Amino acid sequence: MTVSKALNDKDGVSGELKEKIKLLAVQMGYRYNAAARSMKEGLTHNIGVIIPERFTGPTQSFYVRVFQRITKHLEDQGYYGILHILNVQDEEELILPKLYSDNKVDGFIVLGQVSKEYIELVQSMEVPKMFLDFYDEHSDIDSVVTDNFYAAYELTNVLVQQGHRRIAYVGNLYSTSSIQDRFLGYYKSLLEHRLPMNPDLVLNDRDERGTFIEIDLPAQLPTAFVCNCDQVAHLLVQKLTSLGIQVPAQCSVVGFDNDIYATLSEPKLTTVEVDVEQMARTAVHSMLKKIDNPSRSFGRVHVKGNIIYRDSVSAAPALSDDVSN
Amino acid sequence: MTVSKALNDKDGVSGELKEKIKLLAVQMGYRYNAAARSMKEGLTHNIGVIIPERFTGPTQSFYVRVFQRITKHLEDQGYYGILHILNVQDEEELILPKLYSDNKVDGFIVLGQVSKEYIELVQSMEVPKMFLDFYDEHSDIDSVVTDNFYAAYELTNVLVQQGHRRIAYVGNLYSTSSIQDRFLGYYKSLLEHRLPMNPDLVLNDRDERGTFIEIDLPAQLPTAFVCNCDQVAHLLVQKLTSLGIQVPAQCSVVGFDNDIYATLSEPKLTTVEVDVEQMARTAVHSMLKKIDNPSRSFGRVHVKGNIIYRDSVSAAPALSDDVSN
DNA sequence: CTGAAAGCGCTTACAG
DNA sequence: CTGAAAGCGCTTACAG
Repeated sequence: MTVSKALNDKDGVSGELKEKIKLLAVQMGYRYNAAARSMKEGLTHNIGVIIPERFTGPTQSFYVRVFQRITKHLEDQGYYGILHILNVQDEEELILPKLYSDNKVDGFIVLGQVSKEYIELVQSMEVPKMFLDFYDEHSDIDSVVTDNFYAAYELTNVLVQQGHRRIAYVGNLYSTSSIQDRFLGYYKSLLEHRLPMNPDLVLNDRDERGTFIEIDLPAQLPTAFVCNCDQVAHLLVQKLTSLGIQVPAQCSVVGFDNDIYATLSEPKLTTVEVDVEQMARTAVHSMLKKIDNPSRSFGRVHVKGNIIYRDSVSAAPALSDDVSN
Repeated sequence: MTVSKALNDKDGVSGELKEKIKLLAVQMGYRYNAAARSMKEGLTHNIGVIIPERFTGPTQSFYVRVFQRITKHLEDQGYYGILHILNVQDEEELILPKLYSDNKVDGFIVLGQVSKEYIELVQSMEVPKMFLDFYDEHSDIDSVVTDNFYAAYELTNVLVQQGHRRIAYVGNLYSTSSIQDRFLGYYKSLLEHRLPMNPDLVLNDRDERGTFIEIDLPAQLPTAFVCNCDQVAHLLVQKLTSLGIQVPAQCSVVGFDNDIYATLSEPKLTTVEVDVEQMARTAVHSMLKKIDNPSRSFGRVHVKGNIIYRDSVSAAPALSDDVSN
């Protein structure tokens, strides 16, 4: 009783005792049980927000699509997903979602790469957690990722088979694990075809904070570009077009993600579609198994992507290639 | 005890009794109390899904942005938002979110226009509800909407002041209340400036299901277009450009929403920015007041928009205008 | 097959 | 200022 009053800052407890109780609560790692209050009050302190699918639908962001699939699988299992959009400030200041301290959830799925420090913070929470669409050196985290490495490898192979020899990669290698792995897949394809790896053909596309920067084209233009995502591919195509370079006649471009930019681009982009359904299902089922048995671990699970063939790739311009080398 | 077993389809109750109990439960409008089970089990049956802001960030859909503001205000009040993306099928078959029957929420905010039938279904739920960004003839619903009418009126005034006389409106008037009201604002501006309202200049942009269709340009081109949203304005600009018509030199175009398409378009669009922050705050505070006192009602609350001036408007081409009429 | 009772972790009216 | 007790609506082990 006194403890309850103290923690809720209500009257009837001396300030001194209050402080003592609060301090001890923190020391003991006490977390409020929202369910008990809910039952007592008859209030859940949740509000449902209904958005019709067509308004988030085809043009929506990749992660919102993944979220939608996640909630579908959760619901099938009698669970609900509570979306928490982590803002930049909370990530930097290492602030955990209130969802956790209020004991509103049984676990967390982190969708999209966060800083190493934030990963560690997430790991410190005493609930199961899954990381989706990225991983990092923390070997003990459970993650579900697209097989970026192989997909990029296969995509680059397509370009090589079309006769391309001077192939650039566009992406900041130090930004996310996805960008890095896609680069390595690209590199594997070069190695396998005995093509030289030219550092001048690895082009940066964003600064450390993830903001896109102007892409510096090399003096001697490649005949093909492997871009780390569709959005950057789209920007690149715009840039090439504005310079009077025809895509794909003079230059082939491939993207990654098969998001809105893939079809918005002119020409439409050949790209890799991530298997959202499979990723969501795997993440949810692993999560529920961990709730049943917290000691279970899954490590890094890879989900295959599919190449989507569209109009941004053609055979390498034979002459220019021979001449330019 | 027996009731509990019956409802959960567990052994130890005769099939006959089970049916009797289940039937009665439905008749009495029984809804499961998830909080009580949560307390007993020590499980909330919620999973937190964390998405870093930068991945849904600047390019994200309008409604996701609104959702983010809503959750922010909810959290400030000790509440949480649970996002339910209503799929087309559930909307047609009039299926309510499981969130409701499972008693997981204290109220609903419906964000984006749903069918009349679905509105009535939502109204039948015995919890407070708020409608956001749309309304309809149901006079008893509480809604928060942008002042579409005045914003479109002001935007059209801008075009008239730039000398435009032949101004088209692009949008399906029967699709949403927003599109309809924006049209009426456009019409008011015409009336006020004694400009004729030409039905040939009201162009359809989507079918009844909201899918965009090819826009039929009138034989004699207007000098300006008021589009019901940025996405359609973007499509229109692309179409005009592909026809060799320069925007804004030969044709001015304005949009609505100030979403990703407004800046993606070339030239960037003059448009109306909706006051997301104000809409979210109003919706949340009204909702919480209704939870305290279910008989409270707010009716239709309007939130002002702001015109954003960019590069898609210029003075009407003086000669062509005179000549063409 | 059916039911009485305890307990989950809070809050709140009440007594000391 | 402090604390014993009841009750919110379930589930589950136990008894009949």
